[in-house]
This record gives sequence, structure tokens and C-alpha cells, in this order.
Amino acid sequence: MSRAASIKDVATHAQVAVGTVSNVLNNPDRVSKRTKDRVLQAIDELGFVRNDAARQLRAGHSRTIGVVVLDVGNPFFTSLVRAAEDAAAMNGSAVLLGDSGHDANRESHYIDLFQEQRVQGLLISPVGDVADRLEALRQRGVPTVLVDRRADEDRFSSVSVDDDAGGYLAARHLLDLGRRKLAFVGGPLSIRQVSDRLLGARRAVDEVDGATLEILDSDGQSVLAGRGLGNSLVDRGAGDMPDGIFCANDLLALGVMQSLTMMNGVRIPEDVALIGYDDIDFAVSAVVPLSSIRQPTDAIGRTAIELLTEELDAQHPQHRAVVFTPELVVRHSTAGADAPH
Amino acid sequence: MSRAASIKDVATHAQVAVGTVSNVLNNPDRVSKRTKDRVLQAIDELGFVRNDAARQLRAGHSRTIGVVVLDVGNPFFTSLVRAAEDAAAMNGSAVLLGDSGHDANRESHYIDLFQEQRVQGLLISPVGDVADRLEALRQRGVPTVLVDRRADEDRFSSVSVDDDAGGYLAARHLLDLGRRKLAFVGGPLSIRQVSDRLLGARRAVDEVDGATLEILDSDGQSVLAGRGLGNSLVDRGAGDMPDGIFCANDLLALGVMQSLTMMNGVRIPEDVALIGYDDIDFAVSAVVPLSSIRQPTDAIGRTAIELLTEELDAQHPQHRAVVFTPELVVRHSTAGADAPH
DNA sequence: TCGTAACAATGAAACGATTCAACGACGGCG
DNA sequence: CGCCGTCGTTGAATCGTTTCATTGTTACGA
Repeated sequence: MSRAASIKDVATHAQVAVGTVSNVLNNPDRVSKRTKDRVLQAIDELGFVRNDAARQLRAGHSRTIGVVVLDVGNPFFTSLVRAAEDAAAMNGSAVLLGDSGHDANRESHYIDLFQEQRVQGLLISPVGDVADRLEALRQRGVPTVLVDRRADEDRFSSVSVDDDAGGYLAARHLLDLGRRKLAFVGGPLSIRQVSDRLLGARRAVDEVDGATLEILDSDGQSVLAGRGLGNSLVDRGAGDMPDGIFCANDLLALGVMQSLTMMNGVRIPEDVALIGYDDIDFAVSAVVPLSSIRQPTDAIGRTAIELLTEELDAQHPQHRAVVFTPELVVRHSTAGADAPH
Repeated sequence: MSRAASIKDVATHAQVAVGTVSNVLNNPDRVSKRTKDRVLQAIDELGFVRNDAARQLRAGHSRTIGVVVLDVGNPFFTSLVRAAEDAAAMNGSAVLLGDSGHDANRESHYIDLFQEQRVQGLLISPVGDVADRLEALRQRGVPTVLVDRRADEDRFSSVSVDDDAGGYLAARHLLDLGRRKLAFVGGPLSIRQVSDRLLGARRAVDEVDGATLEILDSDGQSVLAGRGLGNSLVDRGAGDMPDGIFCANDLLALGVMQSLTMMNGVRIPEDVALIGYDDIDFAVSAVVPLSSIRQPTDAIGRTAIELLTEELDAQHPQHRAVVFTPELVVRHSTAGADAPH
């Protein structure tokens, strides 16, 4: 329980100056083998471990990067975190993780915290309006890369997916199957990803005569929320059911699917065609394998880190907005079946 | 891009001493309203943000706790991380996250890193043999709580689940259905959780005359690995198939299920009864809703943090080993069906 | 009017690492 | 023999905060 050994203790023990110990650690070639060995032995004997706080106080910044995600439970962000971790580990730094849970207050709290920690850079998938705060950070030399949200290229780099295009893809696919009475399940619409997907879907529907799009606002993005919405759909009776449903994410879609097929005997895709978004691993192993819109998650994570690294290295970095295009994955939940009747 | 404002800059700007600024921040009541307002205004004008490195250098420790998990992608750990985050946020600290990916080297790397960061405490789900390193940490006043591994109570607190009991539950359930030719799917067996589950299963099988247990070692814990093993099972021909399969986790089980039902026409549970482990969210929405063994993940996360907090607060903490008992969840993949024939 | 509490504010010391100007020892060269 | 350059080592200064003994101010009671 005794106080941890400092570089000074090591110096005393090895009978050298503190500067020499520091050199052994940071510039080994400047030190003769004899003294180096002696110092290393002292370090070993005392179990000395560098105090990073002192280091970064001197250096003016830490060796961590901050990552603020909307939800660590979401596979999309999990993959981002993993990519960030790997990249950080490469150059001996670590990741400070914050889960905002779609809550602007928590998000703000994490930005504060990370700023106090003097993170080198920030990866954030923003909830609230944080542009000003991030701008302030940027001016102090802390670059930020926005994830899953397109940014003004003058100020930040960003990596995002074209959600409008994804929404269009999904709705268009349902329409191509001959479905006309579509429903969009997702919410809250205040989340930009959700509203963009809806926008794209609306665009597709507007292109086809006689096609309609009903909006079912869910409060949450969970399987449970989807199940609830599915039940309320069934309660309306068969005549009033849509024949194509587009869910803003796969969890919702799986919930809707459970409700319709398992609890209420609605056939997918015969009665209702169903498509989700994100193409999570489990989409393929659902009751009815789920069609979905795939986002290149790994590429997004890698790219985000690349952009951040660029900004960290360059003096006057070019900001870049990388936009990935999502991809339609057709499975049984929309496959082959013609429109009902 | 100018250097960040320090407490000294604030002091100058507000025309007070540095100690006063510090007091405004840490002991507001000791400062008169007049000066406090002046200081706060200066802080605002300069955009001053505390430098936590200096703070913790003085304090001797950081305000972070380290969490090392086997795999952030695993929902079990995700829930742990979330619990840790919430608890940390409560008292103004943050979580440093490390994903060891079942790799002892990476694990060791993270312990080093976190030690340099002077984390207040450590939550770890260990891969390699790290007892000595953790013991060294403990002696320096950095408490550790082991997650998902039972620890010697003299040295560490731990939170775990009785995997042997879980394995027994699963196998016993299959035997109770009348199945006799069981297979255990999981690996690598070097992972203690996996081998314990196998041990429990073996115990159950040994209790029943004429029951056999075949071991299918998988190299990985993914849906894909499960699918591969499922395919190789089918290749052996119908006569050589087990009639009950116990998978060491749900991902494997879902993979096996996909392979058997969708690609090879084997009926679950009629031909083969299947049970997984972990009861992840998706178990219920599989092609055939999957029976599983549920671990109380939230309680585990919360308890881990509680134990850590206890150790942080107490001078001479009692170490405690909390063991949760898993629970059988019966769904269609093992439901009702009698043995084949 | 003086003494003394109570309260505010001060500023130097300490935390532990890194950096860098300065120093000593040594060898080679003229 | 003296000069110079190289190499290895030294130790003081620095980073930004907190802490705490000290000083200054005010008000109040004797």
C-alpha cells in the first residue's frame, strides 16, 4: 500500500540523475549500456510504472482519444468502438468511451469530461446541437470527426452513410414487389438518421402512382418497441393492414416480425413484406430471414479513425466528408412473393 | 489554436490569487460572492477548462476506472460496460475501456496502460493468468473486481455465474425430454466458461443410464462457427446425428440452427432438440425460438460496480465472491417434442 | 480604544515526468 | 602539450493544479 515509486526513487536506487532515468525510458540510445542496465534493474526492483498524469501535464495533452456513441449496445457502434480501440492501441494510446444514450445532457457531460482529460481527438456521433462546442475544441487543437452525421466540410471531417438513399432503396424495393400500402416504422423522428430514412422512403413512394406511406412513430429502437407496434397494427384488423413495412432498424423489424408471425398468424412475406435497416448479424437468423439495408460498418469505423489520424498529424488538415452508400440485401421477408391477392 | 488557459491566466484576469480560483472551483463556500462572480466571469471569458492531468498528479490517482472485457461485441459485456459507465458517471469519473479479444497479450497491454493512467480501480474478465499482476496492483491500492470468474476471496472480490450449474441445467433439460444422444458444441475448451459448462453437462449425462455426450470443439463463438459445425454434423448422415445439442452460447446455437433447419431440412425440435446459453435478445426471434440458459447480466454489472465501490471506499475491504445462479428458459427449440421415433 | 474572533484571500510548495543547457571525461589531432 | 569534439550524465526549470500556513480585513464585545 506504500506510495508508488517515482522516477526520483528509481534514480536514487540506481545512483543516477532523474534525467538519465527519463532518457532510458524515452531515448535509450543516448544512455550507455552500463547505466541503462542499472536503471532497468532498479525499475524492475521497485516495480516502477510511469505516471501518465505527470507525462501529459508536461506534454500538454493526453494519449487518449474520446469516443462518444449513441448506444454501445448497437452493433453499429460496437464495431466503431472496436476499430477505434485497435487503432489507438497501435500507437500506444487508449479510448475513453462515452455512451450518450441519445441524451443530449449526457453527451454534453462527456464532452466536458473529455475536454478536462485533454483527449487528443474526438470521435462523436452527436445527439444534440454540439457544433459550437466542437468548434471551440477544434480551435484549441482538438480535432473531431463526426460519425454517422454529415458535417460542414469547412469545419469538421465526417463519416456517414447516405440514409436518404437507404430509405429510398428500401421503399423502392417494396414498391417493386408490387406493394402499394406501405408503412414506415421508426422513431423518434427527431433522430436525424430516422427522419432521413423516412425522407428517402417518401421520395420513392411519391414516384409511384397510388402508393401510400403511413408513419408509425415508435418511442424506442428496441425489439420490444417493435413488438408493441406490431401488436397495435394487428389490432386494427386485417383490412387496415399495410402490405409492406419498412422499419428504421432491424431491431424494430424483428420485433414487428415476432408480433405478426408468432403471435398473430400474419404471413411474411405473403401478407406483409418486411424490410429492416442495418443488416445486423441476426437479420439472417430471424423467424423469416430479414431483408435489410446494409451499412459498411467496418469501413466506417476504419475511415473515422483514419480521418482523425489525418487531422492529428497534419498541421492544417483538410477536412473531408466521406459518405458511404448503403446496399440492399434481399432475404425471405421480401423475397419472391407477389402482392397479396 | 493558442495554448489553453490555465488557472493562472484566470487568476490574472480576475485579479485574484491562483489559490482563490482553485477555491471557487473546489470550495465555493470559502469564497465571497463578489470574488466568486469575478472569477466565474473570468473563467467564462477565457473558456477555461480544468486540466485533469495536473489535478490527478496532485491527487495521486485519476478519476477513471478501467474495464477490460473479453469482447465488447458480446451483449453480456456490453451490459457490463453500460453499468460501469452509469456508475462512474454518477461520481464524475469515466471508464477506460479495453477489449482483450480473448488475447492474453492484449489483456496484459491494457493492464499496463491502465496502471500508467493510475486508474482508481479495475474491472476485468481475465483471459490469461493475471493474478500476480492484479495482486501487485492491489498492494498499491488499486482494487480489482473479477467478472465472470470466481476468485480467491482472500485476495479479490468477484462476480460470476455458476457455469457448471448452467451446463447441468441445459443437459438435464435435454435428458428430461427423453434425448439420450447429446452433443456439446463449444470451444475453445481452454476458456474456463466453456469447460465449466461442459463439466456440468457431463455431470447430468453421467446421471442417466445409456446417455452419451459427444464433444464438438468449435474454434470461435460466432454464428458462422456454429453454421460450420452444423454443416459438418449434417454431412455425417442422419443415422449419426445427435438428438439433443447443447451449445456453449447462443450465437453458436443460432448458427447450428440456421445450418440444420434452413440449409438441410432437419427439424427442430422434432429431430434434434437445441439449447443455447446466455439468452441473448435474439434467442426469442430465431427461426425456431431458442431455449437457453439466462444469466442475470444487469445484476452482474451492477454488482461488479458495487463491489468495486466498496473496495474503493473501505480502508480494509472485505473481499466478496458473489455467484449468481443461471436460469433455464424453455422455448420452442426444445419444447414439448418427445424423442424422435 | 483595544483585543480577538471570524472570515477572505494569498502565494509558495508539492505532485512526477520531460527537456535542455551545461558540465566533465576522454580520445584524437596538430 | 593544448585544443576541440563527442559522448554520457547532470540537475534545475517547467507543466497546472491543490493544499495549507500565513497574512490581511472586518466586526464585535469588553
